[in-house]
Amino acid sequence: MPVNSKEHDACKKSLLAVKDALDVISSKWKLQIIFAIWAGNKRFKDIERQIGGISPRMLSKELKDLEEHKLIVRKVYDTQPVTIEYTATPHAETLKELVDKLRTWGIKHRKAVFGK
Amino acid sequence: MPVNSKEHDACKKSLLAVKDALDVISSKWKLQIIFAIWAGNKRFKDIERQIGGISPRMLSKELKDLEEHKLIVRKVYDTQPVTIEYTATPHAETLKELVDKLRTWGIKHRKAVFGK
DNA sequence: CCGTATCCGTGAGGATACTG
DNA sequence: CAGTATCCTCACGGATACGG
Repeated sequence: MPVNSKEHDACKKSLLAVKDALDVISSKWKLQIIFAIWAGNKRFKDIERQIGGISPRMLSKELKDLEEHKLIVRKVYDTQPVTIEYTATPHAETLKELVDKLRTWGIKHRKAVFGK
Repeated sequence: MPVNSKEHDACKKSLLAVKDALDVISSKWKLQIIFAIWAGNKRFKDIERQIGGISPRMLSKELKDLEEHKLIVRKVYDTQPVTIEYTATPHAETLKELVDKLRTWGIKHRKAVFGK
């Protein structure tokens, strides 16, 4: 395939989709939060405790972000006092395979860089 | 599966490998540099021109980093003046599949967030 | 051509205190 | 419990000038 501007454009576009994926995956906390929820933690405090080291400010911010990206759902229960539960969406499930690919490559890469 | 500390540890380890992969993939320029080299650009100036917008400082830094990570090789030719060529390693090839997965997920994700 | 040296701005994330 | 509100730090990367 020739190295023309058409290919160059396609490459730029392709990187844009990659960037979309990375926006979710490459932040410090997002994956950890989703993992914590997958592990059965639904409440704010539970997630905070499970992860350990995250500040409420960050947790709050990232939860909002994940909800906007349709990866989790925030449900408010009208108890006394009010109860809030976060759950992962089906769409978040699709992350599992992707993360697994990243993990596998990460291991392979480490072997390639340092001897096996 | 129970939410015990063993599972928690495994999760942390798994995220470490993911982080290794992200170190390569999620920087602003690394992928673009590798793509530029794959496209046939071997010289510093060629890569710089191909990408457009990268400063020599950044290009230099990232090239060193990529070499340390065994993704590219720097060859010095004893011409007058000296010529330098960067080439991608076979190990870098393994990135192609991974990047493709990221791209595919990115597209799917965008459809999930905004309507299809 | 192939970089290095300096200086600088920004934004992600941390620390801590506080509210309904 | 479920967050907000402030203030702060620091690394990432940008801009520009220079050197072999």
